[in-house]
Amino acid sequence: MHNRMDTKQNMDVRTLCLGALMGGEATGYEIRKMFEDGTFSHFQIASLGSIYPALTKLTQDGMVTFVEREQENRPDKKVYQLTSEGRRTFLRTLLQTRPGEDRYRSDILFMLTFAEELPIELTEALIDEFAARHEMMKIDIDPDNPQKDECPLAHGRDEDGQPTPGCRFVAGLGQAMCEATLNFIRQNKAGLIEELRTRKDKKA
Amino acid sequence: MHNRMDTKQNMDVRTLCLGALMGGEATGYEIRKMFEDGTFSHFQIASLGSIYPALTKLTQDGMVTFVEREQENRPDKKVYQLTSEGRRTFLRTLLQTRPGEDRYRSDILFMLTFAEELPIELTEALIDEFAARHEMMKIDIDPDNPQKDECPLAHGRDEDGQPTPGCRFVAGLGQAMCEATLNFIRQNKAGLIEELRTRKDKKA
DNA sequence: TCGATATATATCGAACTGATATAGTCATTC
DNA sequence: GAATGACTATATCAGTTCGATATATATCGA
Repeated sequence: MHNRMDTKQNMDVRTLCLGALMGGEATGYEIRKMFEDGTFSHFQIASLGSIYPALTKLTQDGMVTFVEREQENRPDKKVYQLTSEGRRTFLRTLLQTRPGEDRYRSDILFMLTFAEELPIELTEALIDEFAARHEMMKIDIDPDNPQKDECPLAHGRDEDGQPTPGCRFVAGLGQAMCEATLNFIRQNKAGLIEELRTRKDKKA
Repeated sequence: MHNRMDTKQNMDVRTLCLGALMGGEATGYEIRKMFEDGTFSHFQIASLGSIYPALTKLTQDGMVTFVEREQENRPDKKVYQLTSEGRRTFLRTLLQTRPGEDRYRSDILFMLTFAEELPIELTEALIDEFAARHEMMKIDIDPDNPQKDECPLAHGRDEDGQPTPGCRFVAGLGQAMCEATLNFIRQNKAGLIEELRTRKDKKA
């Protein structure tokens, strides 16, 4: 395996897959869901186009094994599982890795930067969209009462089905950030719109 | 140019470069700085390896022009500037684009998810690192009193050198998020550590 | 019955990052 | 006084990853 030691790069998809499998067996499709809707969806990204090759590579390296499971009226599954070496390697990686920088990427905020050049209705719509997304995210994050009926993969949960302390902490942090975002918008949206309107009048 | 209309993809580097040049002329190197340390650094990403090809392409398409400027005791510069078509194209893109999803990527939060499997000192160090980074970011963001002596590029500022309302709003939002993160950590770190210790004792 | 959505794997072009090469200046440190 | 690292500046490229697409099947609602 690669030795990242004290570099500052972000985690690669192979490592992310190992982490996803720490919660138990899963298919490539289910791993993607963890990054799309599930446990990791709010702070990590991985697409199918990188997950499948990663699983192939991990199998070759002896980090995971898989059983092909036939399904009625469904395509076959490959259910992957960590090997003990895979588990050890993942934990060693966590110990040795200087975690990469957080990266936040937002088209909306980028666009809002140019608010003065935009029609005010668009600016308002962008802010509303931003708020709506965070409102949804806040609900979505809650690990305790997930209305997402039966999550197929119980990752981030211990034997009792309870979220682990780590997961709960991360989820709480995410919610706090959403809350802060929504509060800020509530308190500052009107002021921004007003200022933009004043400036536009002055120009005209 | 590409017509993204109502797709949900994130903005490509060409569009980001046009946006960077909205604030005035700049070299490729200076544009990178806007994404590394400057105006856009907290919510957009672009590396030199994509900026230079993007500028070449934009020149071919008539969106930007450049003047080669010789410097004493320094390599030559290519100072880029928007053409009126580039400016129009950028604003049209903003009007027609459904902004891509926000993406947040954090190795630290991913690692904290596995707190139960880690030595408690590491968990604590990760949280401290997370807090330190946000503390720095909070200071870094402030557009009003930038201790970063003389920003070379006055983007996000109007004729008077004041930050534009849009920039100020986005910066305020960023600070609010940092603040919320720091508050959450202050209020929940000790509890998490304690819970982890209790669990570890139970197992032993 | 048509289209949409979901399960499931696989592949590939296009885009982008991170590293490196080149080249010169400046400040610090040993 | 020499080496080291940091800064300005452009350019290129290997490797990684995304997003789209193909394939196959089933279900559900309009």
